[in-house]
Amino acid sequence: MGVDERRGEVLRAIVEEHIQTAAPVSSQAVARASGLKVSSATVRNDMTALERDGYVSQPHTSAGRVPTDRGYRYFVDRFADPSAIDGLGINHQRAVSEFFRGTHNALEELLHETSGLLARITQHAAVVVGPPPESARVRRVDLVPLQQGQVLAIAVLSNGGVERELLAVDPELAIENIVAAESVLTNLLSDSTLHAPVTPTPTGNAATDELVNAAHNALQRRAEHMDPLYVGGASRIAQEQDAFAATHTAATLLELLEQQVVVVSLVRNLLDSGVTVSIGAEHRIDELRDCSLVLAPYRIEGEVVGTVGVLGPTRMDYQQALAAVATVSQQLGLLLSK
Amino acid sequence: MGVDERRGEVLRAIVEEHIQTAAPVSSQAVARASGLKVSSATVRNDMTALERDGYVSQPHTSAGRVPTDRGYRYFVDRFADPSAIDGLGINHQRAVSEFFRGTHNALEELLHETSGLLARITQHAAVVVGPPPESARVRRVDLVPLQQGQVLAIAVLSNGGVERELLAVDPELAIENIVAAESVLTNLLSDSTLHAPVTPTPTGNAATDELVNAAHNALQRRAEHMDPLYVGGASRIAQEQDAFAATHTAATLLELLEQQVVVVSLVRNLLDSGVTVSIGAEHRIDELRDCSLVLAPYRIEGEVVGTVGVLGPTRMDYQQALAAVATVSQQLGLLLSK
DNA sequence: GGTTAGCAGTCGGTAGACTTGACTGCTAAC
DNA sequence: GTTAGCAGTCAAGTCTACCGACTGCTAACC
Repeated sequence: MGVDERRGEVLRAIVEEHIQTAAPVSSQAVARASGLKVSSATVRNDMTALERDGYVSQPHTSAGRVPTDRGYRYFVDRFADPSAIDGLGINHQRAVSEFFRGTHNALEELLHETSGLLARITQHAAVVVGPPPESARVRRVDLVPLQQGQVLAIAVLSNGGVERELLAVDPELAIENIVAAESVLTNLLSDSTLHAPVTPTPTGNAATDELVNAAHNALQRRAEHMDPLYVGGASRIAQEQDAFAATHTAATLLELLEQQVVVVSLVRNLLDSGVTVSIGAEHRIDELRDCSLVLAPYRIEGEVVGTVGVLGPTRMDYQQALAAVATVSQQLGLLLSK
Repeated sequence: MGVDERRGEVLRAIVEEHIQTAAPVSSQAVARASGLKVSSATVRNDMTALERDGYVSQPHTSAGRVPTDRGYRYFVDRFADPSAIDGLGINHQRAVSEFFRGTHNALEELLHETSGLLARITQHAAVVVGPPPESARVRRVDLVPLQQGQVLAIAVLSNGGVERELLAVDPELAIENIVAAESVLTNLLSDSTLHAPVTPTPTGNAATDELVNAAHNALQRRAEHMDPLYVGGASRIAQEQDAFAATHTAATLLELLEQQVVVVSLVRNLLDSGVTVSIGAEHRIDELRDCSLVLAPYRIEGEVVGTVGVLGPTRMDYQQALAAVATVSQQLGLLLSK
């Protein structure tokens, strides 16, 4: 075994040990646990080299080593195999299958429960980004009068999602106008997306046309909103006290998740076609400096429509997170495709 | 001023001081701040009496006094006036008005945003319990075919809420049957609640009848679910580190909020017709021992349909929370009534 | 009786000195 | 290139002493 190869093994041992113990890893611990047949002194030499190259660092002079973001990165790229499902225990695999076999919910609820599932098996916070409304085709538009002067516009989408918007209308508006507008909109939008650049053809009735336009605009505006984000197991963040030393950090993180916007755009930017890992400062968001994100897209009939992910401390079990994210995304895609 | 009256003032001073400083309150501090013209020695005598009667306690021998749950209770009952809106600063009052003037969303989103508003102005976590689905009347039932063998059943309710359930159907089912079932259901349920004990009259067509029953059952089952809970500002809980000393507590709290069920039933039980305050161990839930809950029901056309509330540490600004909860619940009721 | 000043006693918190133990880095030998 | 051994460093724990912030009590006072 060459020197470089051994150093890789040393790094691997450091990362694995640190993930387990959360403490700086000493040369002795590596010599003992790594399976390498070398003395701690040799490990020490390798460690100084690894530190010089930025893979590990020392919290203070006479302490063991802690992996840096770069160290984790190397570990993930080199040793973690996303296709290896066996990072998940058999119990968790079964839990995932059962979950997807037993669920019968409309889109939004399904995605929310999926985030809960992912959080449960990884013990970290989990996020699910839903399909953007514009990725689905309109199946029907409803205009339901609720009370005098109020109409609820509903667009039912082919993926089971629903977009709604409340409209204020002339209290004197006749029911016939509403019915007429409804059928105009359904005809107009059916089998196209909410975003489609169509313009309704006037019916000749001013009241109807006005309602058609108002509802169309409202629904379009709604679909332009940020992609929907579902968060599961946010409470885990508060449990990871040791990782997010300052309680402050945990609070900031939770707030970020509540606001959604940052997380959604982060996920959007990171996502490429496969499983993605983003470690610590790699994503450029200061509040997430101590976090890693493990993401996988899910597909409906071959097309990427959303993402599932795990958000944990950089010191997380990547092997398991990768496996969890991979299986869940795959099964979710399968379920949604049919 | 009699002795009893002065003791009340001493207690009041202790509570107010403690709410501000989070530290045990000394006799000197009370003598200085209370406006009473007595020496610290007299205050000390009163304090021992208050301690004997269970209103305050000492963390350790040579420390100041901290209010007990009972002390807070006395303070709230005696000194906090829920009708006094002026616990809210003018800025917050304006924020509330503007929020309710500017919002145009469907029910669920409105309630969610309301919880965010309440959290913002009180700086604590906020909860909103929505109207139970059975309190609204059905306006329409849709059965929308999504893909082969899949139909989405939608009930649109008079309050702007929507209940959905996904149905698996015979892939060969004709569109005519779906349309027929839709109109049967709409006729059956219109202007009654989802819970109404009605049974559909058979149409004579077996496929249609089967779909009608399936959809009806699914929607009814859904409406039996727990009342919907919306949580805002959960991240504040993590910020209140000093209050919830053990980080552990914060995590447990967050989990409770995620699970919803405990909180919903708690709110249900506590609610009577007016503004309610529940302090520390008064509600019998161990995890909430260090929390207080300030609740107010909101009404639609005179009838109580839901609740808004603030969840904070027992050491919270009750004056402000009461005012916030009162104004928000009132305005929310007004908006929903028309 | 209620109120006050004064004093002794209690206890938490902080600062400093010291010890221990877990590391590393270096060097010299293998 | 590897190893053993040794000196050096530093965090964390323990012990001490001390200060400051309280209270409780008592005796005097109004």
